[in-house]
Amino acid sequence: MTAPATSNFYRLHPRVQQWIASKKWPSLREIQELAIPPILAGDKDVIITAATAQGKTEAAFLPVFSQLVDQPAKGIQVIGLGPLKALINDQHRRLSAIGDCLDVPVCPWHGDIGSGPKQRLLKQPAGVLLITPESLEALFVLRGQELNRLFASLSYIVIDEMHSFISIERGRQLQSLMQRVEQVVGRPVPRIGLSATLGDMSLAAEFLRPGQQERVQLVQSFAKGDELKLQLRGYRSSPTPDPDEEEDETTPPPDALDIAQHLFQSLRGEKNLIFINSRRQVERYADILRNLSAEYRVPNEFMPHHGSLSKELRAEAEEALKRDHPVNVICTMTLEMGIDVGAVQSIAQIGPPSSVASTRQRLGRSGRRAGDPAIMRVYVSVPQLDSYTSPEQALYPDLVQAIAIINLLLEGWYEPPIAGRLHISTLIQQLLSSIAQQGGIRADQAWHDFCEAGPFQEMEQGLFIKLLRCLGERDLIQQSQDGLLLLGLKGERLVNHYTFYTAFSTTEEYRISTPENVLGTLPTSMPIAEEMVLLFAGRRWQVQSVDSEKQVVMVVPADGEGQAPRFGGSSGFVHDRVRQTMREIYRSTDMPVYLDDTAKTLLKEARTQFRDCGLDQEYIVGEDEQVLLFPWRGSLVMNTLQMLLLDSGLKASQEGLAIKVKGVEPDELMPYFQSLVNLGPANPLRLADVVRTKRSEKYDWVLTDELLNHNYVARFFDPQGTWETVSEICSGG
DNA sequence: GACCTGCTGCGGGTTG
Repeated sequence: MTAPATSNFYRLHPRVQQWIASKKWPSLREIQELAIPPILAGDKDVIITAATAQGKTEAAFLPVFSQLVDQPAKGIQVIGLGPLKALINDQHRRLSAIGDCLDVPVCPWHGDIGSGPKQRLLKQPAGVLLITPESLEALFVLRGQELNRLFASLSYIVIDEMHSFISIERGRQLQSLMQRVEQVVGRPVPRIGLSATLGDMSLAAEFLRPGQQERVQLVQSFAKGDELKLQLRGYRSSPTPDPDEEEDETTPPPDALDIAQHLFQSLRGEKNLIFINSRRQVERYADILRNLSAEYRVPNEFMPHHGSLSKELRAEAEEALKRDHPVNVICTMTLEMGIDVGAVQSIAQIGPPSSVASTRQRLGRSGRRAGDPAIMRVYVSVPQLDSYTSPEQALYPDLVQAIAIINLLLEGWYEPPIAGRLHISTLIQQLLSSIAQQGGIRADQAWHDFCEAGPFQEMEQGLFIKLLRCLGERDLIQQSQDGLLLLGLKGERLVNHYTFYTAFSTTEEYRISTPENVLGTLPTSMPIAEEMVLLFAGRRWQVQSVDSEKQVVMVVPADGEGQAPRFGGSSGFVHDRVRQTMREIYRSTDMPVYLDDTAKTLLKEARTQFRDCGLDQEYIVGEDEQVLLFPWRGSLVMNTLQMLLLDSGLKASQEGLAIKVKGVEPDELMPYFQSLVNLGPANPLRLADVVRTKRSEKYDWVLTDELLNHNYVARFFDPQGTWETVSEICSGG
C-alpha cells in the first residue's frame, strides 16, 4: 500500500485491511478512499459516482463489510438491489470472495436461483442479500409476516446501477420498496446508490431519498477515464424509395453493405461490441456479416445478442466474449451493462445514439484495462437527395444527432431524471402488494405512507381518493366494516399470479423454436405465415407451422433470401438539450475533428441545406400547401405541440425534427401561435382528450378516463416548455 | 422505423 498515514484505509476493520493487503492493490482508488467516512458514519445516504471500471462496488462494500465485521448481528444486514440477474450473479462472485474471508455470507436471490439457497437464507438470515426489485416484491407479498424477523438488524441498502432505475416504473417500485422496508424495521436505513452516469446530482439525490435531499451525501471521483479515440464515419444510402412502391425487405441497402464491409475488415480477429438501435437491424447485420464470412471462406466471428433471443443463445454469445478468441457481438442495449464481458478492443455504434447516458455506458465497455484507450466508431448513413426527399430529411438529422450526442458526452452532460410523472400504475401495484403484505391497510395511512410522506408525492389527495374508488368499482379492492382496505376478488387474482411482481408491462409473444432448440420470441403482433423465411439468431429459417393456441412458431433451417422480423416497440425520448445542441451545430461552422472525410462533406451539405431553406432565420419552412415547423425541442414538447395543433383542427404530424402541418401557409400559423402565447401554458388535461391511444403502463386498463388522462399528461406532455417554445418562435429568438 | 428489465409454487422424475 502506498496510501499515506492519514489514509481512510486505516479506518476500515483490520480484517478488511488484511483482505485488501492480500489483493496486493497498489493503493485504494480515489473513489474508494472517499466513500469510507460517510458509509462508516452510517447516518446519511450516499451517492457514489465515478467513471466505469473505477471500483464503485468495492467503494461501497469495503466500508459496508467493515461495519458488518465490527458489529455482527443476526438477520440480513445488507440488501443489495440490482437491475439484472446477470449483474447479481457477477456481484455475488466478487463479493463472496470478500465475504468468505470475513465470515459474512452473501446470498444471491432472483428467479433463476433454486429454492435451496432461498430456504437456507429464510431459515438462517444473515449477511448480504443480493436481489432484484421483483424478487423483493415477492418477499413482501408472500412472506409479509416474516419480514421483521428477516430485516430487523438491517444496516444498509445498496443500489447498483442506480441510473437504470431512475424515471421509470421500476424505479418508483424500488423507492416504494425501500420505504416499506424501513417501515417494517421502524427506522431509516442508510441508502447507498452507485452509478457512472447520473446527470443532475440533486435530482439523483431526490431519487435516492425523496423529499430529503439534505440527508444525501455525494461521493464523486473526478479521476478521468483513460484516453478516448473516437471516429464518426459517414455513409450515403440508396435513393429514398418511391413511397408508392413496396419496400424490398430481403435485399440489404448498399450503405448497410458498405458499413458491414468496414466492420468485417476492421474488427475481425479482435474482440469488439457492435451496438445497433433495433433487434431487426441486429438480425440484418448478423446475416450480412455471416454471408461475408462465407464469401471470404473464413470462420464467422459475428454473433447476435438481443432481448428476444433465448437465454441459451444469449449465454453462448456471452461465453464467447469471455473466451480468449476473437469474436464480435452485434447487440442492442442488452450488453450496455450487466455481464462482465472482459476487455473488448472497441465499440461500434451503428445509427445515431438516442441518449448521452447510454452512449457513455456503452463506451465504458471498452478500454477497461489501465492504459488502454476507449475506442468508439460511430457509423451513420444519410439519404441520397432526390425529388422525394423532404426538407427535414435533407438536414441529415441522424448525422447531426450523432454529433450532438457526442459533443454533449465530451462536455460531461447526461440526461437528468424526468420529474412530474404520476406512476399511477405502480401505485396500484404497491397498494395491492401492501394489502397482501399486511392483510389490510387504512386508506388514510396509505395516503400518508405512499403519497404524503412517500415516493408518490406528485399524487394529489383528491386524485388518490378517486383512484381508491376506481379500484373498488373494478373489484381490485374492497373496504371492510371497520374501514380497512382489503383485496377484492379481482385484486386477489392479480396478486396471486406470479406476473404481479413486475411494475413494467410486457407484450404478448410467440415462442420461436426448432424441433431441437428454443431460439427466442416474436411479438404476436407480427404477421407470420407458413413457408415464410425469417432471419433470426443470425441464421435463416423457414416457418413450418404456427400454433396460435400454444403460441409457438416452429421453424427449420432454410436457404434463400429472408426478412428480419419486426419486433415492434417504441423509441426512447430525446431530450430538449439534444435538439437544441443540434440547432447550434447547424448554425456553427466548427468541424468536429472526429468526423471522417465523408462525414465532413455530409455535415457541410446539411448546413447548406439548413441555410438554403431559411432555418438559420426562421422556425417555419413553407412547402406547397404544407409547412414544416422546427421547434428544436425533445419528445415531450413535440408531442404537446402536435396535440395543440390537432386540437385546433389543423392536420399536424411529426416528421423527425419537424412538425408537418398540411393545408396552411407559414403566414397563417404565426397569428395562431401569437394567440397561444397570449393564452399562457395550455391545459394539458383538455388536450389529452385529443389523444386516442393512452394506455401504456401495466394497470392503465383499470383506470377511469379521468385518471388515465392525468397519468398520460404527466408522462407525455410539457405544457410549460411548449409555451416557452412557442413564445420563442413568436419573438423570432 | 423504433430498447430493456422480471417473476412462485408445486408436482413429478432422477440421482446419491
